[in-house]
Amino acid sequence: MTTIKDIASRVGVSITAVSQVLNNKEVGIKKETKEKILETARELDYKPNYLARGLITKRTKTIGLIIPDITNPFFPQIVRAIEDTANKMGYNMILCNTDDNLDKEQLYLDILKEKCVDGIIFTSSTESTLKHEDLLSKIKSPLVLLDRGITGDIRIPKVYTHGYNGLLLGVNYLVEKDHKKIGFISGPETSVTAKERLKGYRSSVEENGLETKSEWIYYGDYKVETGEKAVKELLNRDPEITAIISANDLMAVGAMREIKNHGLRVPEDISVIGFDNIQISRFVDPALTTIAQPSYRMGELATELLINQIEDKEIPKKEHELEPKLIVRDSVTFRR
Amino acid sequence: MTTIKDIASRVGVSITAVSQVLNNKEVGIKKETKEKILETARELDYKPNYLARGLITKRTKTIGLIIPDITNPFFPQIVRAIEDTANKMGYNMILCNTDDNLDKEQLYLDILKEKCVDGIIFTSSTESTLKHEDLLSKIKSPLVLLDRGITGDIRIPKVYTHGYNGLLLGVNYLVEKDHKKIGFISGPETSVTAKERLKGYRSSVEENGLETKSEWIYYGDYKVETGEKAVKELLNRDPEITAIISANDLMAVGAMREIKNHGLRVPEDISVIGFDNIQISRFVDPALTTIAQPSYRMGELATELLINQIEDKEIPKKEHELEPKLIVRDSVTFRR
DNA sequence: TTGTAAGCGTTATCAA
DNA sequence: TTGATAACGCTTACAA
Repeated sequence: MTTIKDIASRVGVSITAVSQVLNNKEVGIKKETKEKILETARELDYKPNYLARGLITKRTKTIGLIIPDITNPFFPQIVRAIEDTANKMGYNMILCNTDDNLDKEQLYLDILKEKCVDGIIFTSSTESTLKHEDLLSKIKSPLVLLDRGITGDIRIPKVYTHGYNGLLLGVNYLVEKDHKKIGFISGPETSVTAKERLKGYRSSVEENGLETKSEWIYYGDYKVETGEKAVKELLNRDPEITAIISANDLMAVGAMREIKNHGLRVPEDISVIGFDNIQISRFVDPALTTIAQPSYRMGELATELLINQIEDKEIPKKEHELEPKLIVRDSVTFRR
Repeated sequence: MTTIKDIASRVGVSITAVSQVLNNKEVGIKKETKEKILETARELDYKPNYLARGLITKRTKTIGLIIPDITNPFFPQIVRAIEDTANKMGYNMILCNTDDNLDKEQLYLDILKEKCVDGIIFTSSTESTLKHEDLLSKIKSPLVLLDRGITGDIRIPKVYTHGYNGLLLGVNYLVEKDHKKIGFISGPETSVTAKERLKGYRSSVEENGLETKSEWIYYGDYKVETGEKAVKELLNRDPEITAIISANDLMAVGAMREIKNHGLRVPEDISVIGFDNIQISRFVDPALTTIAQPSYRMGELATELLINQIEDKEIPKKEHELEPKLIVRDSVTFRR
């Protein structure tokens, strides 16, 4: 590796001159020397050493991203958006998977600090909001919370999709199609986002003047298999349900499978709506009607907020609630 | 941030002593002082600064991962495996998406070097093997090539799935089911892996004493839409085809859709086999029979090879060709 | 217009 | 047993 020292001695100037020129910060350097420096740098294929630079500037141009699991099809879009945006703004991204495990979150938070990342985008585990506040309050570096809302501390910028409105969209659409008994496969009772969606479901059902029985609600964990279990259970509790909304697509996919297993058809016998609009939802049969989160935009926005924060630019507001959108495909039809 | 200096002055020893103790390299330090140092470090919540450490040790405990696109469902599994394994071995991972764009590959290679990563796992673009050799020969840091084979330079360790054998598995299975006219949706003609799979298709069809017409082969680009186009084209060229193998699952999914659009049934009219075993393949209808790549193992192995290389451990061999496996689901049946 | 020197937080060498 | 001190590659205040 060539260093500025090499260039300096080669050109016959001080390292200061070289440093200044290479950073476009020359106060007064002759054009001639400047060009000689630039040329020699190219010749020697000079690459600045970010470690050395970071040690003094306190900037590494690297951000950390903590998510539960890149294997969860909800995340690739977001991660891609974050990496794209970071790259565009001159940053790189260290990826960390926590499996929603608090210890791993703690571990990564520590490591990222040791590695001197300039900021962190954090998608917290679904549980124990309280412990998180504790955990995050210790972080000094810029931070943006993504997707999984953490209630409480308003000082940290947050980006998420308006789950309440999302369910409104879904329920209203089903009501238009004359459905009256609508089941709901919820996320975990402990999750903030899940609660939000559940609230949206309940309110919009009631606003439409329909019944809302607690036996129509099943608490799941966002996994495909759980969607299957949910349908078994819901249909057992009340065989007259004609539509089911799921708090995420994965469970909706499971639900559709189980409905078919029951010898029923989607959507003719039971209509299904998902949430997220992951890639898979386009390819199941029938294609899944779903409430889309603007994933790419979420990642992009989170990154912009983080980097603006890092670079001391103003942040207009802390809470960024993006609007979901209903994607109509083929898994919903009029009540039989 | 507390530094070893802080600890040293607090305890009343030299920074040397602190550094040694914290790194478990004490040659001769009294147990007493050692414990005092450790305790103070904990008290002050000391975290080592990797920039400073790296500057002198030439190690950052960070690796780079360059892939085309995390949004391609083939990659999340691999990326997860790499991150898991790296983390287990004390490393973190910087993720880079290149979109198979040579300029971006070059850019990231440079950046990763500047950031002083200890090594790089690289999944190259499908094209221009030649330019790559040029590109990679300049890299001095440890390197492992993943998935997309780069022919030529044998000095760089490679990890990939035996595509030839994969197609053998698929074709033989179709032959067992009495299929005689088997279409093939290939990857791009320029891609090394695609060529390998195509060769496997051709050889095994011939070995089974069947015909292999070039009109049964369609060259695609691994995308869903291309699978649709491929079926249109193939069925147009020869309506008697009773089975189709696709060089990846995404195109197989597209193929299945288009077959249905044609008013034909999968598998009763046309059987379909994919390649990769991405998550989606389980959820399409019928569930896709496919040739699985051991994705997790590939990521794990690549990471082990890289880190062993970094840490100067012996690498037994350079080429690591993993065996594919046929996953039988519901998209293949006996010829009608 | 240019150079000297201090300092960032570590590790490593050698002397005490 | 322990501690000065140099060094890593860079930026930056200040001096010339």
